[in-house]
Amino acid sequence: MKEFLRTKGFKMTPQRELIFRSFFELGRHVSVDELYDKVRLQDNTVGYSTVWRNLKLICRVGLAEVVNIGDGITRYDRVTNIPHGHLYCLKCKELIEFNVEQIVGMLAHKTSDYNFTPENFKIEIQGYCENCRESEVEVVEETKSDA
Amino acid sequence: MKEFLRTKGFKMTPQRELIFRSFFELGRHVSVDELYDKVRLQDNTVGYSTVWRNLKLICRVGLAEVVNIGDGITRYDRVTNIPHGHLYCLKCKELIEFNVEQIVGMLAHKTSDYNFTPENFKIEIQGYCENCRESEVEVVEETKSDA
DNA sequence: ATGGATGCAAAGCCTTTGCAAGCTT
DNA sequence: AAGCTTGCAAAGGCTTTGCATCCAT
Repeated sequence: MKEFLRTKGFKMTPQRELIFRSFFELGRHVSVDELYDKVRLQDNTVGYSTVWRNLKLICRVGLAEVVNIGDGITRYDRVTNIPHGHLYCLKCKELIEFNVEQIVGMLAHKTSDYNFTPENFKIEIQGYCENCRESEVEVVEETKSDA
Repeated sequence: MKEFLRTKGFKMTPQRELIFRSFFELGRHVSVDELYDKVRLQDNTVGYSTVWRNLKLICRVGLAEVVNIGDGITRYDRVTNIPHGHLYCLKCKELIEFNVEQIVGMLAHKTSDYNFTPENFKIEIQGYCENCRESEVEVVEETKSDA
């Protein structure tokens, strides 16, 4: 990893190593705060912006990418060989991954109709997971307080 | 429209009418600022938060939905019968729509494997449009200033 | 008259940045 | 030594909210 970073012009530091390691240990859909908390457990001197900057670095070198489901929290997802989309439960806010290998293939083909060169695909389906399905009706009638 | 809103418990006001009309005139991928600017051209007394709140209302009653491409600008897209995805050019930031009717059908089918009940689909492909394709190489080597 | 709607200003929140000091190479 | 990194604090930028007032029903 150190070597990998150096070839890209970045240095390795103890903080960076801790942050990188923590990120990959956490796995998927990691938010800055989650990562920050985990990192601080092992070294409570690490600054928030350091975590934040390294998260961006991880993206920059292609090891993660942003997942933005629009709930105000930016998550970072490890890049894998198998493309996956996200099923986002509107009730319990759970994020489930699902394979989109075939779909991506078709999408890639489809973009050629538009003379578009795809770099990456983001597929997100909002709905209700198995457990929340029955109660989905309740959600429709939310508070009407502020428009 | 006035009737439609009333059935949902909302009132119609001059500002609201102007905002709604402006939104639908603007068409697709409208940001709060864009809408605000357009509205102010016709009535420079309308407040920013009024525009903002009404944009949320338009979403709430199901006439629009959020498009979040992660560039920090929340856009609102009119809901149509034909599902569409977005091709986002990483260079010129252009947002191109494309039909995803078939894709959505397949995705809907696929979610059943996960016992997931889909409500809406968001498909976004980042890449380079026809015009920016040649120069995409330049983009890779950005400034290395801050991680 | 009642309760939603509006405007303004002020908070909130998460994301970025400026800078001086510290480390890695 | 040179330049990337770090921490802290402060600034940004967009989103929300409090509140008194106004208006639609």
